[in-house]
Amino acid sequence: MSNIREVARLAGVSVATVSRTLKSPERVLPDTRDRVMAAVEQAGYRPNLMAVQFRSRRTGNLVILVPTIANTFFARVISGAQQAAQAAGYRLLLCDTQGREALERQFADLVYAHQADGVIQLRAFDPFEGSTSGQDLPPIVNACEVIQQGRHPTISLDNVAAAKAMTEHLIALGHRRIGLIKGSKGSPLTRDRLAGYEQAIRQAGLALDDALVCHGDFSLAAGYAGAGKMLALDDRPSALFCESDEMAIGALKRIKEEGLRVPEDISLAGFDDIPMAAYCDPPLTTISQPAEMFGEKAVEMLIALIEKQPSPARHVVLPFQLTPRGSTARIEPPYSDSSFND
Amino acid sequence: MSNIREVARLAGVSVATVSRTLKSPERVLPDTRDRVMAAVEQAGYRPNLMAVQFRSRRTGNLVILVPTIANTFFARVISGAQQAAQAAGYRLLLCDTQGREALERQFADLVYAHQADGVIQLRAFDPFEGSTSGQDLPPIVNACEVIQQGRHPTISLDNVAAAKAMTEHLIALGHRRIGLIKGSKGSPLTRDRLAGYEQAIRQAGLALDDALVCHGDFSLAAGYAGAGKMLALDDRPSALFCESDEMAIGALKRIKEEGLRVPEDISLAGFDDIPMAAYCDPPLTTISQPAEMFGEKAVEMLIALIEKQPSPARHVVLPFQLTPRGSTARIEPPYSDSSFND
DNA sequence: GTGAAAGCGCTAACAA
DNA sequence: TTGTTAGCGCTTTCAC
Repeated sequence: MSNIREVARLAGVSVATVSRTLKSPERVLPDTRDRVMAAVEQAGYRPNLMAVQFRSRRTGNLVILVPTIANTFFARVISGAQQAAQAAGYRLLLCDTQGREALERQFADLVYAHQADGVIQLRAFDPFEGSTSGQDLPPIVNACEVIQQGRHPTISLDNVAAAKAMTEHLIALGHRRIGLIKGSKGSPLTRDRLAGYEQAIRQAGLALDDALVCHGDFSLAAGYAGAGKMLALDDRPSALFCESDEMAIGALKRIKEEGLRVPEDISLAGFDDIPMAAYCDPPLTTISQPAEMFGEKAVEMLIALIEKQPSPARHVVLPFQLTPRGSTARIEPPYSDSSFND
Repeated sequence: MSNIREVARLAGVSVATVSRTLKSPERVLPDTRDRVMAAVEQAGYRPNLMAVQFRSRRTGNLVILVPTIANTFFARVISGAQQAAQAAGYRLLLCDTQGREALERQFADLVYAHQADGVIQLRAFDPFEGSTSGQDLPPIVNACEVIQQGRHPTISLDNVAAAKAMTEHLIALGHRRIGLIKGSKGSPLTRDRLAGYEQAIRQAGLALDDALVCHGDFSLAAGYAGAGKMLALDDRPSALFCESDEMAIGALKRIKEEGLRVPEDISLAGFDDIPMAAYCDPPLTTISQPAEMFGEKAVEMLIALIEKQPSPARHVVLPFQLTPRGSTARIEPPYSDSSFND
């Protein structure tokens, strides 16, 4: 592997001139430039990035912490992030953390080790918690599942509003008993979506019923299990809202196994709009999120932080969209209820 | 940010002693060691990995090139790779290439730029093609979709055997006209699975029919479109084998839309066994692949290459498994055929 | 416009 | 066992 000295020798110039030719060609005579470029070619020279980065104290690496990559939603986020990083000349250091804080801390620490310039965290956990005083916080942005009142810039969705919109959609279809399968315990996503659900129920003058809310963890299996519980109720819900599409698809399986039809016997709604949602039978009514944009925005904001550009906004909220498909339908109210009109 | 010199000063030793204490503590007096560790603590010292790597000419980074991360199968592969890399003290530099060769080359070149120690390529394309003489080939392994007669170590599946097994399964159920929706054009996966399909058909004494084979690209949409073509045939197949689960799920949607039932009217089979496959209606008969193991093995082999360990094998073939579920069923042969016996 | 030289933070001979 | 010293390959003043 040839180095800059070798090139300088071949071109009959100093190493400084080679460096300049490569970085700011306009500061070098065309004649010299040509000689240097020829020497670069001849030597098959590739700058040693290790040395460049070491010297210039900038790595071009961004750490991205993802709870699990084996989830279509996060995969799309990462895809968007990769795209944006690529375009801006940065690289992505991926860590599938499985939500393990030790791992998240370890990878985030790569910034301290000068191995990365910044961190994107897709989970509501601050990997720098306690490890530093507020002053010299490394560049980090928190996207998707964001820390409430955290100290980092965030990119999020208005999960309360989205869950409320979906619940209102179900209410507008005549549903009065609406079940909710929640996401992972402790997740702000779970809490916000529950809040939106409750707001809609209350504002419609309906009663909240604890039996209609059960825990999950966003997975297929959790949806399957949760639906099982719901259907076993004496007074089972006529609609089921799952806090993720994966859970909705799991629930769909269970509902069918119990011999019920969607949406005739029970309406079903998800959250995320993963590609598979449109291919279910029936297609899933859901909340569409701009997954790729989470990644893009996160990278943009992080780079702005790193390069100390004037950041446009510390907290970005991306838009969602209610996407009605075949899994939700109007029902005849089982009893007359004058408080309801649509 | 404090450096090694600062620590040395605090501990009243030389920088060499600090370095030794951190790297091989046994070569330092316990007394000195304690003083150094105290100084490290006091200074909040973190070794500058940039400098360490620069000096020791080893980055600890592995580039992983994935065609698309938004595919459950690859997501699982990456998850396994990450796990293994993590355990071995390496980091993963992720590149979602979308199959763009320029990008693949660019990222693979990070090895030349001393930014990564090796490359994992999950597609049948040699990013170092033409860029180097066979002698000083950088460490690289090729997994999942492997280059035929390539010069790199590989981890693959016997796709011919797997597709053959699935086709034989369908034949054993009494199917004589079996459609095939192929994967991406030009992919060895596509070619091998086609070969396995053809072998099974021929060995069963059935006729190959071009009309029963159509192109796809592993995506949901391609399965949907492909099934449309198959069902439009005058003499439509009684079974449909898709070269990926995603295509099978797309096909399933189309089949239902055409008013047909799976498996009563048409049997359907996929390939990969993505989590969703078990949650379809009906659950999908498919070929299970040890996705995570592809990633693990690839990392293991790559590290062996990098560290010049005696590599156990250059070409590893991982096992597949035929996983019958509800989407395939026996049919009564539409006509008597003495050549068939099961 | 170009070159000489210092030095980024660390490791690894070699000396003591 | 510990310290001294010479770089790793590059960028960047500062002279010329």
